[in-house]
Amino acid sequence: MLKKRITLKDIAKVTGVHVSTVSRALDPVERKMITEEVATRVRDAADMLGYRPNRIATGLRTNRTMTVGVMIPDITNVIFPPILRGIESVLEPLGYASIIVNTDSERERESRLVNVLRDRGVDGIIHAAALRSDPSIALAAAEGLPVVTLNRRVEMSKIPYVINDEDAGIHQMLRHLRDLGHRRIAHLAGPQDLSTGQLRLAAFRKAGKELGIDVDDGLIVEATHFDEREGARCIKALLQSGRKFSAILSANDRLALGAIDCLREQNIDCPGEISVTGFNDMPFLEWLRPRLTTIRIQQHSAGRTAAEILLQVMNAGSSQGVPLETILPVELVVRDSTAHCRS
Amino acid sequence: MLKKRITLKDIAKVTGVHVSTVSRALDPVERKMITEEVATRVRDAADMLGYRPNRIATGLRTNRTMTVGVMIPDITNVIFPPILRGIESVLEPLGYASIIVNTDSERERESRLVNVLRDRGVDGIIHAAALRSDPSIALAAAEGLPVVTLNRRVEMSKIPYVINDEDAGIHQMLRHLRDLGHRRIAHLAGPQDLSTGQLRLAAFRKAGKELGIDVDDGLIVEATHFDEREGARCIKALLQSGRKFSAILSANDRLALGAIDCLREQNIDCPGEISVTGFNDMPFLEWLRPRLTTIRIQQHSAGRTAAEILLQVMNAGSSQGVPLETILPVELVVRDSTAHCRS
DNA sequence: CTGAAAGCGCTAACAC
DNA sequence: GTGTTAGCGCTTTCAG
Repeated sequence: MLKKRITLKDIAKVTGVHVSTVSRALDPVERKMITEEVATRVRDAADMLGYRPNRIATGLRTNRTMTVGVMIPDITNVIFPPILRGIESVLEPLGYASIIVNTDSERERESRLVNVLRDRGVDGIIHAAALRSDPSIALAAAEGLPVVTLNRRVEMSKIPYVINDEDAGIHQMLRHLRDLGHRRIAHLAGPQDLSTGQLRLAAFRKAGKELGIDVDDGLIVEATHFDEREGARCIKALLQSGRKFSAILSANDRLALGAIDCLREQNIDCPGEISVTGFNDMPFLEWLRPRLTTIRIQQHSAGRTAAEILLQVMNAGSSQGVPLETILPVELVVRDSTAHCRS
Repeated sequence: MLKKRITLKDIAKVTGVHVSTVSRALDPVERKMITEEVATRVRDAADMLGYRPNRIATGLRTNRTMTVGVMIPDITNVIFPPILRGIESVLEPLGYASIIVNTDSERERESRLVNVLRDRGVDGIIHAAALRSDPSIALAAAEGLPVVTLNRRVEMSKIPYVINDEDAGIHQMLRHLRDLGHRRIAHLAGPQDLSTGQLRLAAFRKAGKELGIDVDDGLIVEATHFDEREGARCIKALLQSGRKFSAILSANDRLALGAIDCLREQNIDCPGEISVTGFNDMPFLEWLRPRLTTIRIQQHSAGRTAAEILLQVMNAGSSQGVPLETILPVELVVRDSTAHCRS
């Protein structure tokens, strides 16, 4: 049997004042409007009875649930937990709870989950699994629901977004490879329906021009997912094409790991024969062999920033006056998967 | 500006029937009590207007929020995401959402979070971060809140729990080491205030007796946390003690990784000079060098099972008639961190 | 079978 | 300053 909870009414009965007075006495803001004596009497009674406010009732009345929705592709992808902790670190102290949902990068699932979150009356959504063209979240945002996207960016919308400096990351990495003497450099690109994949490919072409590296379209392979299997599949195909290259610049770490797996299978030494680079610097990279050279993005801080921006939007009531774009700095991390070009 | 949501009242107005009739027409159970014609008319109007039920209001009225709380130590620990997906896989299709909170294994934080979840009116809690003695969750359970613990077990309580077969796991691992010729085997034990740490240490002693391995108390070191740093610290201390041993059976993978790190630092070869084993089989072990021999626990399935049991408790209204103990099978995974004893 | 009415626990005008 | 009143959107008696 569930023990019945203490309500304002119970406290009112005990203290002999009206419920609304109790409500005021317990509200740090309204409290000033009340006699100090009554206020303390009420508060004493409250925590003597073990009163705990019913947030459901408050939510119904105020239309604010103090809950935010967080959408990610998949929590088992190690890149996301630190982001979630970053979000939590700013939202939780303020009394917000978050409902985390996994979209599995499926369009149908994603749009259904947007509705699930709305039904639950979330005050806002941090969307780290948005698609470049994403009607469901765009609609929600257009209808006034505070939304921020993270890592991704929804085109043709006014949704604020927090991303990494993809341009700088790719540029630094390409320069690193060039400085090691590499000239024929393949790009293991990500899915082009995700802004990350698209931006990094564009950055690769741009950096190529800037650094005087000849970008051969035949050395660009597009993965359909950001995972190891796709990384391996793409590189296998590239090797079979017979094209020559001495380095692989991958659009993310998981693709890079897949690539290394594939090379190992073909008895091609990394970094001896082919250098491989990643992007993201996910946890555990330090433990792997060879340790992957990559671009470090600020995972925890990205979560924090997105949460802070969401707060701004929620407080302002709209994304007016909130920075549309936030670009976080990245950093080159050189490890053992890159070496001087020997060919 | 937030577009106002369609409510039952709106549908009532359009269809010309009373709100309560609308409510019934939309409820799959109550629907039978209503003329087919009216029912379909209402439903048509509902999805034409784009009606979405307000779960907050429903929650207030029915005292069921269709939300469960999930407590874990830390989402960045890779062992937990698969568990969460397991939980989600049974709860989400049924319309439940989960609020995930990280306790960071801090007692104060943990008990505060229990209250946070209760304030939000969760229908139940899956607790994967419980302490052996845990008054806050025990109290909540005693007051009638459905609770299940996962991986951990709260002593002196009737809270149903799902754990792994620690006994079998440790036994298999010790036998594996014995079969490789090891006799002086250290145990890198986990924190003894967590049931996992305590059960695995007890299992180690028991298995030692059963297998005729002499358990030397001097070769048992207790970590204060289940992390790499503690693993390294403990093994460093053990090495400095001058005691001889040829294998380390660790209470979990992270401790084992720390141990390997420490050995590497001291230029002791693993598995050449000392074999090291883990427990849990967390993701990524395949990629590490040396690949860790460990005990595989059923992470996803543990989450699923806990969720199923929680459902039983929630539906039954109490843990009466629900299995108190569920033990999931484990499996020995032999990789490269163990080898024949050479000393 | 459907309408009327009450109320979940709380907040926010509006009175006094 | 504090009590009164009126709902937030929904379910669920109770009538009819």
